[in-house]
Amino acid sequence: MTKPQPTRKKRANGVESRQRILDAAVEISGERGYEGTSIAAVSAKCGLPASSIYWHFKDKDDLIAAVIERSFETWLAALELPGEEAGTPLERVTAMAANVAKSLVDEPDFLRLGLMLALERRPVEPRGRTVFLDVREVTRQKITEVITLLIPDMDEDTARTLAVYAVACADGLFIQREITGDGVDLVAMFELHAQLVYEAALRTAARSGNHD
Amino acid sequence: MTKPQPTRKKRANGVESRQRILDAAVEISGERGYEGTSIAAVSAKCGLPASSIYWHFKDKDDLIAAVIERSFETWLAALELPGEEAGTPLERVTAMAANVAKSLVDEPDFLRLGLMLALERRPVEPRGRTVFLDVREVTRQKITEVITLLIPDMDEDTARTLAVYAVACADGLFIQREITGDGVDLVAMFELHAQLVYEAALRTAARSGNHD
DNA sequence: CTTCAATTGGAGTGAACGCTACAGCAATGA
DNA sequence: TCATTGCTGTAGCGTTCACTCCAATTGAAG
Repeated sequence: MTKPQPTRKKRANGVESRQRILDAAVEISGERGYEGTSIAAVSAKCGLPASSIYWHFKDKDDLIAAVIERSFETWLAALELPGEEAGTPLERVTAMAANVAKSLVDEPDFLRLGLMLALERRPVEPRGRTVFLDVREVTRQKITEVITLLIPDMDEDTARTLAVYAVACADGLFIQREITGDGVDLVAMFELHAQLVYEAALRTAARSGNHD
Repeated sequence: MTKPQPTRKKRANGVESRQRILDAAVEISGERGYEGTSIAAVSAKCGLPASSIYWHFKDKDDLIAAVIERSFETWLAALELPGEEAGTPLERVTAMAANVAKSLVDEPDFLRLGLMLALERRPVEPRGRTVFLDVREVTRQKITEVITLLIPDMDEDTARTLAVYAVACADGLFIQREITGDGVDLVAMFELHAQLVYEAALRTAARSGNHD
C-alpha cells in the first residue's frame, strides 16, 4: 500500500501551497473583486512568488474560478433542511435559514466575491462568474425542493418563483449585513425572511387549493 | 436680466463635456466596477482626452463619486408613494414598488455600480461608496415613513426593521434581474415583494395592537 | 486687435499590471 | 549516483494604469 500509485503526492508541499494560494486569493478577491485582485497582492499574502501561482493555476481567471469552486461544497453543506424530528415545518425552515446565515457570517468572502462577479459585465465573462451562477442555480433548486416538500399542494411554477424570490432576498440581506456590519443581526434577518416566505407560500397554496 | 452674473456660462462647452464624461463613466463603471473603470476607457467612450477629464474632476475617485451624486435625484424621484386617490394602501405600495422597478430596469447602471462599491472592501474607501450608502440610507428612511404612514399602529422600531428588510430584498431582486436578464420580471417581483412586506407589516401591527 | 480665462490635444511620466523564461533546488525512482 | 520531477526564486517582458505638463485653440471682454 505504500506505492500502488506512483504518480501521487510525491512532494506534499504542492497541495499545501495550492491551499495557501487559494486562501490568500479568496480573501483578497472577496475584498476587492476581480480586477482589484492582483497576482502581486496574492503572492505577498501567501508568501509564494508569482511563478508558483502560475505553476498551480493557468492564469488569473483560472485562479478566481478555483477560489469559487473550492467554496462550493462548504456552501452546499450549510444548505440542509433539518429532519422532521427538528420540529414544525416553520421551525425547520427558520433553522435552515439561520444555518445559512451563520455560515455567511463566518465566511463572507465567497458570496461577496460571487456577487461582485455576478454584477460585473466585462467583455469576456470570467469563468468564476459562470461557476458562481451554477452554485446559485443549485441553491435555487434546493430551495424549490424544500418548498415542494413542505407544502405538497403547491404547484411547481409558484414554488420556483418563490424560490427565486427567496434566494434573491437572501443575497440582499447578506449585502445589508456587509454594509451595516454588526449593526444588523443577519441570523435574525434570515429567520424573519424564512418565516415571511414560508407564510406566503402557505397562503398561496391554500388559495389555489380552495379553488378545486 | 441678460448679464447679472458675469462669471457664469462663459463657454457652454464645459458643462456639456462634463455631462458627456459622466455619461461615459456611469456606463463603464456600472459594468466594470471601480477598479475596472479606466480613465482611458472613459476617454475613448466620451471622445474627450484624459486631460479634459482631469480638468473637470480631481481624480478617478472624484469622478466615480460624481457619477453617483448625479443619479441621486433621479433615484429619489422614483421613490414617491402615490396619493390616496390612487387606491387602497396595498395598491399604492405596489404601485410605488413597480415604479422603482421600472426605473431600475431603465437605468440599472447606478445601482449596479453602487452595489459593487458597497461590496468592495478596499483599504481606502472610495468617496463614491459613502455617497451611495447615504443614498441608501435616505431610501431606507423614506420606506420607514411610508410604513408608519400607512400603518400608524406600528411602533417605530419594527417599522425600521421592516424597512431595512424591504430595501435589502429590493437590492437582491435587482441583482437577480441582472443575473437572469429578461428571464425574470422585475416589476412583478417588486410587486410581490411589496405585497409580502405590507402584509407582514399588517400582521405584526395587529399582533402588537391586540396586546394592549 | 489684444488679452485672458476656459478647455482641448497630445505626448509622456513612473508605477503597477498579468504573465513568462529560466535557473536552482529538494526529493524521488532507477 | 544520476536523471527526473515538482516546485520555488529572480528577473524581466510588454502593456496598461492614473495622472501631469504644456502648447494650442476658442470665445468673450476690454
